[in-house]
Amino acid sequence: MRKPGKTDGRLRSRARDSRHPTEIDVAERAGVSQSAVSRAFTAGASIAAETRKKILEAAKALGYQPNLIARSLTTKRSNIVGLAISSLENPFYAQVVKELSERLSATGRYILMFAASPGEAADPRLEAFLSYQIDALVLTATSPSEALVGHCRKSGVPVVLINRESKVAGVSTVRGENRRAGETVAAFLVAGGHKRFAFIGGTAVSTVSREREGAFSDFITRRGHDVAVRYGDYTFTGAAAATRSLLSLPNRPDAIFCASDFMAFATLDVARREFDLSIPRDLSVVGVDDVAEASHAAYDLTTFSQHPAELARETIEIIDAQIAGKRPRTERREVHGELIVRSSARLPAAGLSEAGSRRIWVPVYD
Amino acid sequence: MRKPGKTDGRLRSRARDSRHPTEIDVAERAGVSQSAVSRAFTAGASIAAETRKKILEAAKALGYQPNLIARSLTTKRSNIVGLAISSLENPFYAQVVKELSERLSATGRYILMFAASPGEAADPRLEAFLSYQIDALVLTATSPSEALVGHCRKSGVPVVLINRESKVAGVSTVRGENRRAGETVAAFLVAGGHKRFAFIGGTAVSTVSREREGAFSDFITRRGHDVAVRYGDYTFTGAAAATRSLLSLPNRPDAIFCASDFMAFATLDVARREFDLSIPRDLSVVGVDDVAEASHAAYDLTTFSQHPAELARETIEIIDAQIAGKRPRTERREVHGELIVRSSARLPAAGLSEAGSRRIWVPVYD
DNA sequence: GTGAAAGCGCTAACAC
DNA sequence: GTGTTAGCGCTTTCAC
Repeated sequence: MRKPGKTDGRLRSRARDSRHPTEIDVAERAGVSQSAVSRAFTAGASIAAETRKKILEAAKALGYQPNLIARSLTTKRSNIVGLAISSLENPFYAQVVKELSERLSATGRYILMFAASPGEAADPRLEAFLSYQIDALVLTATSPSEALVGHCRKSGVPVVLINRESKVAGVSTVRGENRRAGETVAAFLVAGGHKRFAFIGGTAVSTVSREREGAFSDFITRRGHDVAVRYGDYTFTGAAAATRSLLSLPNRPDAIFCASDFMAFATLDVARREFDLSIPRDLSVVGVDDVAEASHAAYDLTTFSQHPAELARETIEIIDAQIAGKRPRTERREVHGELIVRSSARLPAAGLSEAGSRRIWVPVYD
Repeated sequence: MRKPGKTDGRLRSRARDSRHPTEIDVAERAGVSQSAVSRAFTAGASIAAETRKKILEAAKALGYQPNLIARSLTTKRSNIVGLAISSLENPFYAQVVKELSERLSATGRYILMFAASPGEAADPRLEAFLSYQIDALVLTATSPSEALVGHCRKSGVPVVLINRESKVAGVSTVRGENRRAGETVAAFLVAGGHKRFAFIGGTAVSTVSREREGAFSDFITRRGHDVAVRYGDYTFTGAAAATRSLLSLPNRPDAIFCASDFMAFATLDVARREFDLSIPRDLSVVGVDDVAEASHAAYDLTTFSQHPAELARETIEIIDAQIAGKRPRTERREVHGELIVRSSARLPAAGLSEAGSRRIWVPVYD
């Protein structure tokens, strides 16, 4: 009863012309069993080189490609990483997405993308999004709800936040050196002889922004100055409005630290166009990120760098380690940055150094 | 033999604590069959309101979410749209992705993203990418190989190219008004009294770029002028190099038309920083796209607009119509644009009009 | 309106 | 090393 004839149970000949061929079609053509075909496409499966060759030939002739949906159903791994992102219009995050995507596709994985609304509340649609058996969830410039995280924990899906903080347990975070950024910029501006400081943050609730603000303000106030604070909501128009507000103050700031380059561009724009200020003579502006645009002549922004490639690398490392089961669910990583000195802020007398083609500044504490 | 006891065939009680609950768990808890649960989650299925309610309650209590991978396997529709994109660092394309994502998620669909390499050849990894049963494939700023398209045709997956052309049959395209853009900009610059024209295209093989160039050159040469042509590869550094080359010519151009805003920014940067030119006195620069940055004070670029929201809308419309089977596989659409006048190019004497807060220019042919 | 049963295309024991 | 078998979680006839 194991004779070759009795194969029509599963190996029925199907309308070959339509749709994608399946393992069964390949098996038929190669004269092997369906599971042999499966093995031929599984790295490290035990199969004779001969058989494998025969199968691959048949597969090629038929134009067979494994159906990854079906594979995911059984393996419970989709090779898909979910990504929720809120500010793709910010070139920094566009870059992060690009880096993530390129690194993931190097290991045969893809990004399932969700453009989250800018608000803090995680979109309920994200829940449905999880139903795709994603191997991990990365949130960039958005925060997850507790329910969402609970969901992920329960099903063992690692969650990584890029540039966000969350009080919810069970999520990992990858961020720039926020406190060091705030402190370094503060020291830089103080050393540059500024007197009236301002900070434009993302939102009042964003931890990343608060950290930068906290370190910045601490340093400044410890030296006897005040810091005027506004929020730009991480958007261009928001930052423009914040800048207008600051530059209309009776005691106009002579230095503004923006929580992102994207917002700093708005500040430069408004300062020049609407207030006719000369940069950096009348006003110094410093950002965070060092996006490509920051080095363009039009802005030439002094900024504390944060490398998207590093953020992406660390993120994927965390994910992979967690999938392999060798890491706790809650990791916090910081990627290194430095103050890139350009022409949007007055220079201090000391502390400048050349690093390759770039000038960086490190605090000289005395 | 249809009595309630005999349910352990499929309705075995499983380790509830782990993993995601399935329809079977819900069915057990609600005291119905597994298929009833399926119906409860299928819009328009025949099920009693009472039963449905009971099931939804049980589902909620268990935290059940339908497994979309399993659903895709049977329905052969994944609600996933594949997107291959090559230049995410260009804010125009970042915007396109954002628009696509938002519009798709409004109908419960998501984007599976592939960051293609900038080269013309479609990445072989894209083939594997297709195995996710995607409902449609959108290519932005990349071209597909014939094999890829063949694959898609065969399995009935609609293919839409945004801002690319392809000689391969079976793909649809959505683009801006390339010829009108070239012609309008040419007319604008001629009317502005320029004498020495240049064009910076994407690549020599990009049809979109060629169309813009063709229309631009035709108009200019018909008026007895020459057009110096360079290619910037759609990148910032490429365009910067092209600009350097042009501005070093013995007979330096007084007007440069760039095939994208992104490249025009590079041109402005190089002209100002490296050649110390005053814009638009010494040089007029015009782009295409009208990205957000074009309106920033730092650039204030005159440009022919191309609306990402429209491109996304048309793309999805084509996809949906093709999935519904009411459209041919090859459609070509153009989305309307206009010349947005700002300060990066000298103004002609006539033809300007105010449209809301923006100034646009339309050719006055005499 | 509801349940039973078959099957989507694949992987993973399990025999041989 | 290879084939057989039993699912993965869902949709979809088909009876009743």
